[in-house]
Amino acid sequence: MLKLTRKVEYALIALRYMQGKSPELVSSTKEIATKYNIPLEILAKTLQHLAKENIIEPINGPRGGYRLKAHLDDINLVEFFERVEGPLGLSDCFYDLNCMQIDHCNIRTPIQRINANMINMFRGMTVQDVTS
Amino acid sequence: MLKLTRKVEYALIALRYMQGKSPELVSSTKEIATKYNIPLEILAKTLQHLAKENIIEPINGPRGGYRLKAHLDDINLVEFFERVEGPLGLSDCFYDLNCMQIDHCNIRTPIQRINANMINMFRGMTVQDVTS
DNA sequence: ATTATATACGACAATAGTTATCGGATATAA
DNA sequence: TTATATCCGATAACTATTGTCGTATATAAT
Repeated sequence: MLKLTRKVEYALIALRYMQGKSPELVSSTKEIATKYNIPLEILAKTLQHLAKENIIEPINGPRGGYRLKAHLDDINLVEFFERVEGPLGLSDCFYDLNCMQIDHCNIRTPIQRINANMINMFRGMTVQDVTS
Repeated sequence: MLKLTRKVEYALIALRYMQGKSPELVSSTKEIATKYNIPLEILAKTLQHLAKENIIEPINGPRGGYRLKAHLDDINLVEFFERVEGPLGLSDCFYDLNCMQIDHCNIRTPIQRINANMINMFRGMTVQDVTS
């Protein structure tokens, strides 16, 4: 409960790694996967996803890899989590209205309050805060 | 990612329901399960768990059920989540030291900071805040 | 005492979400 | 032309969550 996914963790690890290099240098999937013991294919997909989100820039071919593209201090953690994993919420009932309980549920509003607190907290931190 | 479990939701629903009654009245599992469309057996286990945690008091036999036992405003949400679901943390690496990355991980400390923020936020709310 | 109704609880099954693997395609530097 | 990299869909394995079943125990009411 209340865990981050590996995908998010891998993404943060990779971004932090890239952040530690000169901005023009590229980092390949293999390089990062080896260094951090991450399954290559999984990391590959994660980085492809980050590339599609314009957070990193892909460079094809031999000696290729990725470079940072976005400014990590412009991306707050809510935005980041949602760009990597989709909608964020303590419960699905905020965006999926098919819940069996929806008509009788007595905790929807209070959970929404907690949820708002959590979202606010994550919105107050940027990816940069994690990668530096 | 970052979801509450049904067990926690069911527990909160049940506690809120009991809170809405006079303290001496009992609420049976069936009564709550029916009212909120919760699978009977699951709710039963959840309530047994809450009883073991001394949060509610069981009353056996016909016309039995449960009554509130603890003061819900004495239980903050971190404590509650941990009593219902076990240790809380954005990542397992804080209490499970078997992580493959542990020696090289470059985001352990930053994640721990975020984690601390989250814990603090939940510690600032009580079960009562959800059930009233 | 017997019966009906409630909690107690271990073992197990089903489901869903996460994590990982496989196969083959495209791009490009050397 | 070759080697090395990204790209990407399909699918398999794993894990945690969610739900079911069977049986035991407690007790109020008859």
